[in-house]
Amino acid sequence: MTTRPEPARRPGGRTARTRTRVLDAVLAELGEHGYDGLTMEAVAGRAGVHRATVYRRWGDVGGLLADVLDAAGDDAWQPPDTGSLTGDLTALNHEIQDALTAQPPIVAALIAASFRSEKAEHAQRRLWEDRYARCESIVGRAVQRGELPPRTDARRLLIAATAPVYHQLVLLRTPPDPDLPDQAARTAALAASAGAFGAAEPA
Amino acid sequence: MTTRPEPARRPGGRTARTRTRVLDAVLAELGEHGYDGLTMEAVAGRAGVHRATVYRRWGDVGGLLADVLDAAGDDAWQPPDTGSLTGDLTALNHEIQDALTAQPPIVAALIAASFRSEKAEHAQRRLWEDRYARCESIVGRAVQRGELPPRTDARRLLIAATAPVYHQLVLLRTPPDPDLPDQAARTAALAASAGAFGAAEPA
DNA sequence: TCACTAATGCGACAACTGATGCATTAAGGT
DNA sequence: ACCTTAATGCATCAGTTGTCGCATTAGTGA
Repeated sequence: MTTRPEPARRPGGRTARTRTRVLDAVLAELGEHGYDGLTMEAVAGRAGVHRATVYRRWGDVGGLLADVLDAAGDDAWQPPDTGSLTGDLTALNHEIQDALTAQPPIVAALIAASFRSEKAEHAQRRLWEDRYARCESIVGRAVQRGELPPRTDARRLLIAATAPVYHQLVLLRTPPDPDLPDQAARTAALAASAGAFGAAEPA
Repeated sequence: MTTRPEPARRPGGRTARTRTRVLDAVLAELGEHGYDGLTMEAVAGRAGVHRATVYRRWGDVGGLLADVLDAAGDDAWQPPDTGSLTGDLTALNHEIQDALTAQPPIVAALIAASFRSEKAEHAQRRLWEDRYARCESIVGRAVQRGELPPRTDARRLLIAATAPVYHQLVLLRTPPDPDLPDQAARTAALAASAGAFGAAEPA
């Protein structure tokens, strides 16, 4: 059989331009009106594109958000490398706090919006997984420096260090506490060096 | 002046009955269809009440959720009291994990839905504040038992202990880890007994 | 340069959402 | 028991949302 079941895409030129303009519009709308002000109508209007085009390519608001989130994962971000575990975790927490309190609050709006649709939820989950996987290098370096026991569970340590910052800013929605990033990082590093995140012994 | 600026409410009988039926309908809809299946239409239909009634009394979906959240705060819940700090925190974390993974997932749906409207967000924030305030008794008891230094910052300790559970289940949305509640509780208790949550010294 | 057609623009449509005026019911006081 | 009127039911209407067929534009390979 002649393999041509699909009608041959055209990803270049206008299509790519439309995508860029629409995704930019999504970010702008998110920053201005938040997740609930994000309507297909407004996005299409700001992007200078017809409503039907947005519906056809992205389906619904969740599709737009998923595309934005996937695009956000395609960067070269690397976790901080300060030379010490506490330093790395502290710097990481400050990055998180800065991102969550930035104006306009795009990151916070994206997280909040990821609850609105299945697609956005999956994209957000992929992004979390990617970010935490990259951060595991922080723990690896600390182990090599002898700051941590060799079998430390990297993921749990990272979560213990970062969760309080997310918790306060995203769920509790209390005003940002300038001491919290350092405090949470130090607490986690202290517990980790005491072996609190030791993984199971191998056979 | 004769004090009667407002037209004298009628909170009894039918009004109270309507409220109960509507709020029950909200919970049922949340459990079945989640936050995005929560439409005024469906709630009114399930409650056996006219659409216009729901619109007039609650305004929108956010108003419904806010009322549900406020009603949820009017209970006699008390934090666990097991006789030890680690025991209390562990029990608390298990309660949290159970609530977040219960079927139908009402608590998780409420948290997610609180991102959809200003009113629901404020109600959710009041609920968080109330719950964490009640939990401070855990820390108070631990201090009296001599498990913790007297000037321990109760709120930060509680957040350090509980945040990982919320983070994994609500934000990261990874499957529930049966060890996490214990692990996070032990870690926080360890750091606390080492003085990691010491408040500033008084003058 | 030209033909082919994917991608978009355009307008019209049904379905849904939230608001409003009026009739009806029932709560609360006498 | 009776009156007043708050609360609700009911029907209707404007605005919005998502879909679809057709016309137009422009990417792609020849």
